[in-house]
Amino acid sequence: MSLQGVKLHLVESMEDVFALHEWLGYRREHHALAFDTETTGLIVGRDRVRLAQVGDGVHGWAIPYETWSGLFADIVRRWDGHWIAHNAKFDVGMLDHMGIKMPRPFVRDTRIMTHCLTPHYSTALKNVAARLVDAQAASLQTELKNTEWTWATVPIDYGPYWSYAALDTVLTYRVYEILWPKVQEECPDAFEIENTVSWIIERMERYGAHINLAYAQEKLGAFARYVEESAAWVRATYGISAGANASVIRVLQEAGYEFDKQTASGALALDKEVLGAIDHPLAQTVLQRRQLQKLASTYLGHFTTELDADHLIHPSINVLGARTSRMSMERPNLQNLPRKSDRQPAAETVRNCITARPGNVMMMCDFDQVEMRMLASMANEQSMIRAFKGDIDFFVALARMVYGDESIIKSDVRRQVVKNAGYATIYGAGVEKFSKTAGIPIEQGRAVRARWDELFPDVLRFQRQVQSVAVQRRMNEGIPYVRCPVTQRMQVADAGKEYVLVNFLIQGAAAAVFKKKLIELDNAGLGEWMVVPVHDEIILDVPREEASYVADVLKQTMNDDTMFQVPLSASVSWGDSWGSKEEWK
DNA sequence: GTCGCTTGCCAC
DNA sequence: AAACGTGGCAAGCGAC
Repeated sequence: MSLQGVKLHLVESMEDVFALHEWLGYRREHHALAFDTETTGLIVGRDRVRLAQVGDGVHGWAIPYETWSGLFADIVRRWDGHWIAHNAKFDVGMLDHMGIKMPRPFVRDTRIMTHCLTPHYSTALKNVAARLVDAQAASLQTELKNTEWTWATVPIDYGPYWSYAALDTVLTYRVYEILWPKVQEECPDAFEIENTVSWIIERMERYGAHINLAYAQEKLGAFARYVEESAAWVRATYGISAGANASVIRVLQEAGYEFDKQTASGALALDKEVLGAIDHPLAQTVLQRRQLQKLASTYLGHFTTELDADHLIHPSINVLGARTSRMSMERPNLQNLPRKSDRQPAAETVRNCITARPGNVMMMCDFDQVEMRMLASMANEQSMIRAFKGDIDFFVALARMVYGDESIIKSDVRRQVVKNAGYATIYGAGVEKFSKTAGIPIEQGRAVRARWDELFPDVLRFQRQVQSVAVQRRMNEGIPYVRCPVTQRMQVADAGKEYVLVNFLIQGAAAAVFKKKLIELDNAGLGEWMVVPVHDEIILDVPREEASYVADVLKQTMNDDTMFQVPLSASVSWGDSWGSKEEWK
């Protein structure tokens, strides 16, 4: 298939409008129409639509939005088939902001299709089209190179601009024709989940997270002051910059400290582990300064500068951010806000900044050990499944088995060791890494691991099975992959690293379960109050009078003993801010 | 000035 | 035989 014969149009006159309508009339007997937008930038809610395009496998039409917005709205109103777009959430969000409601249940995303079918390939439209439609697609312009123009200023009638924009709908449509049958055959559930979740996520992005601005500003000021003053002190005292690791190391070496830990590229490392072990005012100041700088720059800075008139921030969420099908988030990433810890008490201020809107309460619901449950279920490991069904804490139960000591309780250090062993299994860590994480001598680590394998033989069998299936497929089909038991979606490893597939399967299954639950929660009416998804946790900002209904739905939905051989369990907490820890009973 | 690399660090 | 996974983001620094 090539791109010869493609016809691209820019709507400039009434004749063009008639021609477009004529084409649409002919299209009506088909079931789908591709669409796309060109915008002034990439931020939904800030940037605006400049061009709206529609097309099929042959024709692509670019409609200047300002001049002909009524035309595009009219097409949307009258088209009763499906809509196809690549990364549809972006265009639907942009159009929503311009006052055009795309019929979301009828919108299908080709980017989701490629991610479901071939998660190991680039999902960028140009690359997908080059692979599936025409190799030349890859070399088509994607940037405004060698011009003074930006996406906001390039003239609408500049040929390369509008024609490539129109072409994108042609490419999208052809990709759709190729991928849709494959999706139906291979992994219809995976597509349905991702596509449905994309609209739930779009709504979260629009709803936004509410910031206590005064509090955030006050804390940011205090942290920034410390960062500044400590840097001044370091410069005055040692004549170096507090942020320049090489200089800090040099001063500490002159003071008699020795360094041996190395970075990936072989330089001397100066990370928090190294600094924490050095009892010297410079080391302690650099460490403290780094921590507060992190809080100020990475978190509080965004909170105080990127909020709208209602004190809301609107992060961008990528529904298929990770190769495992986990979501990711940016501007800012609210999935990695620091948790309160003994080591860093100041960290709790960050979650305290995310507060309920006036009259609302924050509600947080997270799965308990969902990845361990996926492991137990996929491996069909009865000892673990029994432990999950029992009344005592899962890791206490395991620790009692591993150490053969029924007196072990939750605070016993051996529980943490066994917990580390569990996550080492999930991540594919070796004995060395596991021992280091658990903080035990390597011989002890080896013994725990051996005992673990003895107690949970089906886990070991599962690990070996996954790996050998993937290696087999690499030899036979060229791709080392296994399929998610929940969605049938592929998980693909880099060749020679097939062991990671155990992790991908577990992480991917947990992500799929979480997404299915998001759909259930949305169906129960909670979608309008969801703020942030955090892998196995959902954060909501709920009107006070709805709180008890929401808590009921959360508990009903997230506690589930029908999906797997192990029950899924979840707990609900609530309060004024995300940092609140009070359990909802 | 911008860009890309390195280093470090936050979460699940 | 052995192999800790997935992300986003900021600061420093050299290269252009």
